[in-house]
Amino acid sequence: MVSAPARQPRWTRRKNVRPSEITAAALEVFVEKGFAATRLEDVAARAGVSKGTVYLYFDSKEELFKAVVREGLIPAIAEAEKRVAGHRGSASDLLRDLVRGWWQLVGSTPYGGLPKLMISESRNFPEIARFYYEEVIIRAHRLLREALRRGMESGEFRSMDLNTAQFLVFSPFIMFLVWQHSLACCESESLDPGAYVGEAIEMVLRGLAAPGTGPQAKARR
Amino acid sequence: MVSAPARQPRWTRRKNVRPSEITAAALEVFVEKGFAATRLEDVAARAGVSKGTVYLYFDSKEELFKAVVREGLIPAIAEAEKRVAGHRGSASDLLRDLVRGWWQLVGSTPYGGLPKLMISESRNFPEIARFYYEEVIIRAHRLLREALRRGMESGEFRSMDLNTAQFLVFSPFIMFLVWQHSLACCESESLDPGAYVGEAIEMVLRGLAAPGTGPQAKARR
Amino acid sequence: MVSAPARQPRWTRRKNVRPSEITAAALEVFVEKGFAATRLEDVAARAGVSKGTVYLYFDSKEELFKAVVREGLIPAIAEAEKRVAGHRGSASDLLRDLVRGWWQLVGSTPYGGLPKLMISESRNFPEIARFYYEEVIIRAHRLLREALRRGMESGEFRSMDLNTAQFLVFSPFIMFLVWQHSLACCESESLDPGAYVGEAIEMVLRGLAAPGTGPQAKARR
Amino acid sequence: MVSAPARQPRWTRRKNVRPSEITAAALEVFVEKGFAATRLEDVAARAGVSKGTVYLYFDSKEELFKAVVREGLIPAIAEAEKRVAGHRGSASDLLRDLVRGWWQLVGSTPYGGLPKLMISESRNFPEIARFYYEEVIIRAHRLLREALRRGMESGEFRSMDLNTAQFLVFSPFIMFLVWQHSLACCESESLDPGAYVGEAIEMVLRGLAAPGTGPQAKARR
DNA sequence: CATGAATGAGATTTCATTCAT
DNA sequence: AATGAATGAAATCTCATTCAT
Repeated sequence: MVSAPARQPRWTRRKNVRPSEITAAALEVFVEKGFAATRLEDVAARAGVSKGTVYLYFDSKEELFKAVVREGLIPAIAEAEKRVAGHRGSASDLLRDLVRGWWQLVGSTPYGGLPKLMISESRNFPEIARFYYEEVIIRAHRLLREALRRGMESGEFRSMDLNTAQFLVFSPFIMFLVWQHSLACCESESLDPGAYVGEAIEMVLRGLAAPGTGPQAKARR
Repeated sequence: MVSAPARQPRWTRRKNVRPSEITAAALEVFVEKGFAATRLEDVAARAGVSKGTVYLYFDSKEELFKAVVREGLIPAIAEAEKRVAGHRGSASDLLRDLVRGWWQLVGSTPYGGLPKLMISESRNFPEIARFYYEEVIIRAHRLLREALRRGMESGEFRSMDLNTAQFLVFSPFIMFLVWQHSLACCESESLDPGAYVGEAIEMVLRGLAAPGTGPQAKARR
Repeated sequence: MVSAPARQPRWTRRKNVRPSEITAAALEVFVEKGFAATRLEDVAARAGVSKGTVYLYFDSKEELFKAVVREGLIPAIAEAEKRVAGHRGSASDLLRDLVRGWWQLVGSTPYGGLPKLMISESRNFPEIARFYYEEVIIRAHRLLREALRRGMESGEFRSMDLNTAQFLVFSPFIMFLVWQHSLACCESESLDPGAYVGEAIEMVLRGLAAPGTGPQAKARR
Repeated sequence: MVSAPARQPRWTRRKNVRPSEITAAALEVFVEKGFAATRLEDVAARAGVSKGTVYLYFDSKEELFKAVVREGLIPAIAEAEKRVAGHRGSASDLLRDLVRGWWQLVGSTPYGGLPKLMISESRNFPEIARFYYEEVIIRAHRLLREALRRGMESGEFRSMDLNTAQFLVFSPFIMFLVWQHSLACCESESLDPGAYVGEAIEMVLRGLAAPGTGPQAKARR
């Protein structure tokens, strides 16, 4: 209409960056709204592309979601597995190490929204739940049980049912993330994440410690 | 059509019973599907009434949901508040008592699905979240902090940040419920609830115990 | 806005008439546009209801289509089967009778659009094709073969492969309908349907007639 | 990357070959799926080119379709016109000849799918319908009428309305193709095409024959 | 010439809510 | 008081067409 063209291209071609721009946007929206309530159109808008472009790279909403998980959590799991395999030292240190790594790679990043997301949607999207369970949870739990087993074997931890112990160990951490991404918004004052995570691991270690050992035992000596 | 002979009413239902039949049905469906995915039609069908009848008693899906919470959790909270107010004895026993009561009134009942539900939907339904936070969570947390404060004051528990401690105390229990209502369906073998809850409270108490006291200290003596 | 209400209800309740109003509208639109290109919204509009109402009575576009066929063709087939079963007289008369009945109940009615429709969509909607084949075509062809078999047995028709003969018999009639509902719109002058159907059946009978019989034989005598 | 040594072109394709490769692929896909359901992407893939390339040679899906028809049917029509113009002998033989030619050039080739295709899409794509009608159908019908006229004039065929006769003549053949490309897929056993076509022409000739002539008359003599 | 990434309109289906009966 | 028929907005996914490279 106006005379001055100097027109910008309607779009530019960036095949290799697009997918990760889209998963990044998708992570944000999924975490904000949940899987079901996320509109692919919103994801597209946030990634700065059109609806159709999302389908160019991902066959369906489900596949997009899986891609997000794959990109964000699988590497973190793999990293943790390496830590466990390579660890020399006390089981307590190994657990501290795992928690710290998890916090850095997942908990304190946008991926920290995924646990709440999976919990929310697993009932309604069994296929996604299964994928997440097989690819993430099983491996994470195996790691924890391995660390706990070592500690019990060495006498560092008291002897307990492994599954129970494992559940007790991860609860405070996952619960924290879940809380942050759900009801925390109603709170007036909230916990400092870093401090909480530090306290939580120590509390867990006290709970695990064999009599006569553990943080408080040392303190008494 | 015909002269209506001593006609029996097609339905006889006491007005005051209806609402709770509907909330009971609603609880089930909400827990199964979540708030957003619940179809009022399913709720109506499960309550044995028609869709329109639901709107006779509840203005909207949201109001129905609030009614469910009100009916299920507020009484349990009130009950717990009474326990705390009336408790004489160690803080450990008080905590054990609270957990036991919570498990009986909430955890082991259909209402046990509510925490996961609230976590899932709070982001998308802030009004509901706020309601739940004000009516349930604040009061529950206050209870826990009171018990913890007493224990710290008496020297039974070590001195910690109250908010942190409170979060650490409820995490294993809420996380357990959340898990049962979400990803547990993917598991092959699952924990025994009663045993887990028992173990969890003891573990928490160990974690809280002041040096030289607590379960393991007693055991050592 | 204005003061005078006298407002008309937004809709009225007519459960028992609605389904057939909808199938009638659907038949029209399906015949006009084909199955794939028909928008349920158009069907709804033509039936004077909303989109949602269509789904109240029919689970899907496919089910709606099947309902149209069921309503329009199955009764006609059943009627024809009765004719064949009850017929006493020459095979030629039976065929004439069948053609006449078909023309009255199907050919000259809006259902006359269905053959073209099925031909058009069968490749892309195999489920519909199968339904139509099983419920309509098989039965129609069986009828024709039965009439032809009788004529050959009695010496009225010359002996031919039954399937071939059957195909040759229905071709001019179905082709005529198909033509009317497709390319006829390009024609400047078109055949008179009644006259065509009359000519066609006589031509078919000549083609079938055993030597020394048939229309032309009689004429010669 | 490297200095491009005597580089060979990645593709060498003669401009003039491309279009017909594309129309050949298009014919296949159009016949399989119909016009509306055909994805240009599939056509491109089957032709071994990219989607954009199709648009290099054809302005739109419609133009591509017209090109297919032009390539496949116009030459066959022209050929048939030559046969009629050059024919010396009986009208029956001329008809046999035309049918045989049509079967060889169209019926038994991939172009045999076009009649069903045109019938299916003519309502929704009037421009295509008109094109087909003007370029193909009018000419084909004119041919048939000419052959019939000669036969009636010579007394070989009985006297009938030309348009009716013409319709009756082509029906069994076009119907057969249409059937093969639509509902035949539901059949368990199907007719042998060659045999059917042979039978059909004889049947048609019997139907046309003037009394005392025609196949059965000869047979009787 | 050729490619294929990007676009965006469009259609089926679902379901909370309304309201005539 | 109870019913359930009717509504219509909303969301995923498809694909002809365009155009930067």
